[in-house]
Amino acid sequence: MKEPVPKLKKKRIRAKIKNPNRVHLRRQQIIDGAIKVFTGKGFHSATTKEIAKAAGLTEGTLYNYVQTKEDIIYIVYDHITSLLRSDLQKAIARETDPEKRLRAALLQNLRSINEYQDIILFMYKESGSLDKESLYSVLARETEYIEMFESLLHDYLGDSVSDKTKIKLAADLLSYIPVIITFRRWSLKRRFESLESVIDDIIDFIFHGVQFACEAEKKVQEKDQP
Amino acid sequence: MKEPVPKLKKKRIRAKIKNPNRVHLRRQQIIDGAIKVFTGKGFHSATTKEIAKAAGLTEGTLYNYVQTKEDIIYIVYDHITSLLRSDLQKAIARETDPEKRLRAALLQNLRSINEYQDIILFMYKESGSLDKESLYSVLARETEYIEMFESLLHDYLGDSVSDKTKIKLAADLLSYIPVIITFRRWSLKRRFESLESVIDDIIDFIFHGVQFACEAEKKVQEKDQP
Amino acid sequence: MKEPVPKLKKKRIRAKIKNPNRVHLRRQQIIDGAIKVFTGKGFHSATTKEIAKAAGLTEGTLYNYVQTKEDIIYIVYDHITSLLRSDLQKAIARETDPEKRLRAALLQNLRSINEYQDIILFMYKESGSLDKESLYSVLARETEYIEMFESLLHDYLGDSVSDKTKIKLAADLLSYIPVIITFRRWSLKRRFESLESVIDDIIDFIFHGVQFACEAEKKVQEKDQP
Amino acid sequence: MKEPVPKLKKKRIRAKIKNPNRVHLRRQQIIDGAIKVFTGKGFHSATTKEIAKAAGLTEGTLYNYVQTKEDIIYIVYDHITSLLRSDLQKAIARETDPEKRLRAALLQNLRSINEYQDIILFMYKESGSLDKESLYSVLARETEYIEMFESLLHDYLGDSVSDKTKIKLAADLLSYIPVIITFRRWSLKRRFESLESVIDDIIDFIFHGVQFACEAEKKVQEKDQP
DNA sequence: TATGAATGAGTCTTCATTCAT
DNA sequence: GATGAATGAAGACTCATTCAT
Repeated sequence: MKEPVPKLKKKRIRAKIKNPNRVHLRRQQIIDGAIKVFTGKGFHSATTKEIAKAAGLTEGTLYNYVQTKEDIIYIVYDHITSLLRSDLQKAIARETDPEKRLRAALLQNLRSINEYQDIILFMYKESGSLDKESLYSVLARETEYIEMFESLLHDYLGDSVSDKTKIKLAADLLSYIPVIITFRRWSLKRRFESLESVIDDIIDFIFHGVQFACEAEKKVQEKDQP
Repeated sequence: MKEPVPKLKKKRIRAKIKNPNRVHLRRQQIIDGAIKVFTGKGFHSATTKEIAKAAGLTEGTLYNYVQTKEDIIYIVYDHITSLLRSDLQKAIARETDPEKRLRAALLQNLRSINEYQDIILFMYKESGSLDKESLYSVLARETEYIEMFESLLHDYLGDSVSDKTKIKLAADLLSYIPVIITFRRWSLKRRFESLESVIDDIIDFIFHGVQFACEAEKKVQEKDQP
Repeated sequence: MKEPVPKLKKKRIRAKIKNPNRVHLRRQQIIDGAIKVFTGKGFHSATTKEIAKAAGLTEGTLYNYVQTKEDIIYIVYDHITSLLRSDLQKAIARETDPEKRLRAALLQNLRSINEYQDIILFMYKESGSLDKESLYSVLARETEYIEMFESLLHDYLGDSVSDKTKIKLAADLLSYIPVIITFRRWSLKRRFESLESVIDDIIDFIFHGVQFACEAEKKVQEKDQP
Repeated sequence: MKEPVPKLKKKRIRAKIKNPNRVHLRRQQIIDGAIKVFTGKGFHSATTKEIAKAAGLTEGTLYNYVQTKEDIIYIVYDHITSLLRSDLQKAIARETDPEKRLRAALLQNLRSINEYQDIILFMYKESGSLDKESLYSVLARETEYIEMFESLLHDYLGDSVSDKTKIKLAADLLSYIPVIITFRRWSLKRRFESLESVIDDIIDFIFHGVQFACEAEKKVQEKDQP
């Protein structure tokens, strides 16, 4: 039950610095700093000076590790999407039962979104600030993520679904719905004390929702056996 | 079954011009022009010059009807949220049966989101560009919108739900999920030919999903009647 | 004996300002200011701030009339090359005798170069700072200028020259040699008190020099008639 | 007929490195690299990083052998002017007849300019990037070079010239005119197939031109012997 | 000696806003 | 009321030079 790591066209960000360890270290600083600034004021309002400072670097040094401000937003996207995928893979690796696997995946997705809510909200909002190549790369990651849910759904619903496009749609919905936690934080917070209960309810909602894919057959069965 | 128009703290945008009709007319031009520009390139990349031009005004005239660029984004939000609410009200006014009302509301929501997808995507993304007062005003509108769904859900699920917070959550989900049409357009387009079928399936999904709110009782009932 | 004004591919410099008179006026200010700064420190060392100030404008206003710093250098080249050509045309318009016309042209060229020596030196040095389109346009002007000398030489030397490429070369030399006034100013100044006498001598030198084009025939004649 | 090497105020470029042989070696590398970069993009657009790389050095090492970027341009000028002088000296050393010596000098000058055209064009253009002391030193070299032609002209024209300032001017012209090969390369290339023929014609032109210095006497003679 | 990472002053350019006409 | 020219603060990015290793 290994999860293969698919090949993605990763955009290559050039650095002026030769030492790869140094580049890795500094880029991590940049990612951390950028996340702080980006989540606070968005991409356009963030200045490279602020980002550098938040990263513990000077402006000049920052530009030794990226070439443009767009590079910064890309490495942030790249970092977070990698994180989400590996978290998800770890979460489902522990389970074998299809339902439990799907449930674990949903839970992990909700927890990740909750944990990284600021930067994830940012990512949903600022995708328009990615250049074409970066966007392509990021969407490929996102597609992979959705396809992981598609695969889990397949194992769960099995043969009870004839129309496979419904599984595809369900996968889209599954990976999308939890983002409500970030987009409606202001609304959810007002209504609920514990986020944990909301998470449980959302999972519940989704498990009910996905039954829509089996409807056709059920209806047929119902008609067949009056 | 009239829907009362609730009082909202509308932000007051000052104009240098006295004649209210003229202000209304010019603001409508500004809204139309701004929507064209904003959906094309976002708030920060849109210049007041471009907006003025798209509105058929000069830069100077634009500033006779708004005071800042932030005013412009606010009147756009104000306009669209009003539109969405009135469209929704019209859609449910025709129905009396609770399920039909809820279904009509969902359908209208999906259709509105589909019709105005560019500007709605913009609004989800650029809420951070609203000043505090504007944001408060916009979120109040949004809350109203969600509460309309809450009310419809209440009528539909009736007494079968004891935990009212689940209805609140369901209302949030109902109004949020259709936005997948804009956020995942790139994904949905690749997978599905007709958006109409997707809309039907999403409604199906939601109707299944909301049953989660009745689950508790059902389970209790099930336990009660073995 | 009219001098036709040939069509040149003039590069079009866009302005944000609509009023053409205003554009013309401001551009003239920019040209004057830029010449002051450019001749003092060259193109690269001149800042747009300095140019704007020397032009009596603010930086922002400067950029209402040009789009880039490169635009500024181009309009300077355009202005001076136009000036040189029209000065030359005026100078030869007064004469009909071929030798006098050629002499008048040479004298005018030397005087122009002397009068505008700073900016002409600048132009010879900074042609590399013109973008491709600008360079093409400027070289076309320069070619025209050389061709005016070619035409004058033709009338002067008449049928005594069989190899027309020699006339072309002579025209290049004629228009080029006077620039020594700018490139060797430091050297000429040390040696001569009055520049007027240098100018006369250079004309003398050139008139002797151009006889090289007739040499072949002369030699033949000499051999024929010993 | 040895040419004495005159004393020049050579600017002293300080190095951090003690070993003179190493300094000489590295400076030669720097000169070679700098010429490649400078001729390609000019002084201002060339970065020290590029120069170092073209020289086969690292940035840090480069600064062990020069102190500033201006030092680099100076050692380039110094190198090339030395080269030109020694080439010229070698060329005339072989000849004794005054006319042949002058002709050999002109030919060598034209050939040198043709051979080193890129860097010579660069030097004519970028003299403004030399600091005062460097410029003084370079102009002293140039003066020497001109004086070599002055001396040759003297031997050639001998007593037929009374006004010695004309010889000085002719020397300036002789050393200057061949540079047309670099400044009007674009024009000459378009008009002429072989540069060799152009070189011959330019020499011809100059030999005719220098006769201007004898004119006065000739005219007097002509008047004396009607 | 050689290396190459760090630095920060400096530059071009944009654009929201104002205001005289 | 409408116009559009003027403004200047702000921001992304470069690069000569230094210095610890």
